[in-house]
Amino acid sequence: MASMFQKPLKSIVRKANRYLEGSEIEKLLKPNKRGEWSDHEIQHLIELREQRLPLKSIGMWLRRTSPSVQKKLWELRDTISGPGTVEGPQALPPGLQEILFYTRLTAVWEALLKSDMTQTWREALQEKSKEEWLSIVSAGIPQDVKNVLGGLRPPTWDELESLPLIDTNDAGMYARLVTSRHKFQMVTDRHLYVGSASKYGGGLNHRIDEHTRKMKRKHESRLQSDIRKKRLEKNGRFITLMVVKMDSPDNDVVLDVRRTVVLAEAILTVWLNALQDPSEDLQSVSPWDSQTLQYTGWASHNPLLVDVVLPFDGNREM
DNA sequence: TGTCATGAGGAACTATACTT
DNA sequence: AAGTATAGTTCCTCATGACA
Repeated sequence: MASMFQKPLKSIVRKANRYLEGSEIEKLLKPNKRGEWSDHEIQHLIELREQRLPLKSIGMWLRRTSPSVQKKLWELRDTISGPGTVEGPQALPPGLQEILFYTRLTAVWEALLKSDMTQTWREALQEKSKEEWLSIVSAGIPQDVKNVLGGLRPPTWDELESLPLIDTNDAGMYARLVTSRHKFQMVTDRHLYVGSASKYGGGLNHRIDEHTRKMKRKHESRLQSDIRKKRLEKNGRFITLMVVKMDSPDNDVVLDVRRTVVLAEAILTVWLNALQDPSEDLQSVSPWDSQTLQYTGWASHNPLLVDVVLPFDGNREM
């Protein structure tokens, strides 16, 4: 709700401040409140914080100063920082985690087949059997990622952070763990961004370089500009979710790898709850209750709604 | 002239130590 | 516990100058 006022309010105040040469427009508005915070105020405060408004803006809404907003939030940190680790063992009897992994992989695949996708994708997926597709996808996923995906409860943020980034020029999938600049994080502050890379010769390394290099606004990646606009911490760590060998620049090979990687991207995006506005069916195959996730999923788009492009027709995103 | 890199200065934002 | 002052960062904007 408040987010739609965020920009106008902020920029209007800034402009007005400039126009009035620092006479502080806020003083022309209602004076700040003082005294104890009511329950209603606190609830409103939490809502605003969930939208990741700057403390200053929150202060303007609540008519409090930003340090006092900050302080109140700090006191509330235990109540509002996301779900803690869910009780229960994550380590399962040997074999069970694998069974869970394959069961879920199959379930997500089935759900994807029933969901919207482009005609080209539908045809491409028919070129191989379900078993072939799934074993190729599965082969590319490192064991520690499989363990996470096959877990009884969703991975904790720490578990995600401990997954390694593999240094490779092969194709594959990555995730970036992005947080807000706050000292304590709410679920809405922690983002798991899922993406894929399949450029021949550069693969994952190239993609990660694109995301981390210092860039002019005009050239920055979509992820970089989103991070900037959302005022998130820009040095979020990358982890590797999948690696697929890309050993030939041959068009057929590249296309095949690219399809594999993008299919895997679709699967893991759904699995990790990173698809925005998923259909009911896709939502339901995500193995964990979204209330128990310690992060907010994030992906640029539903991969199967965009056709895979060949190396020579404008593949800047790959 | 347009574009690109650089960096100074200051605004914006959060954290922390202090006061009432 | 509420509020204030200020320190520590990061980010944005704009001026400057090199280069094609």
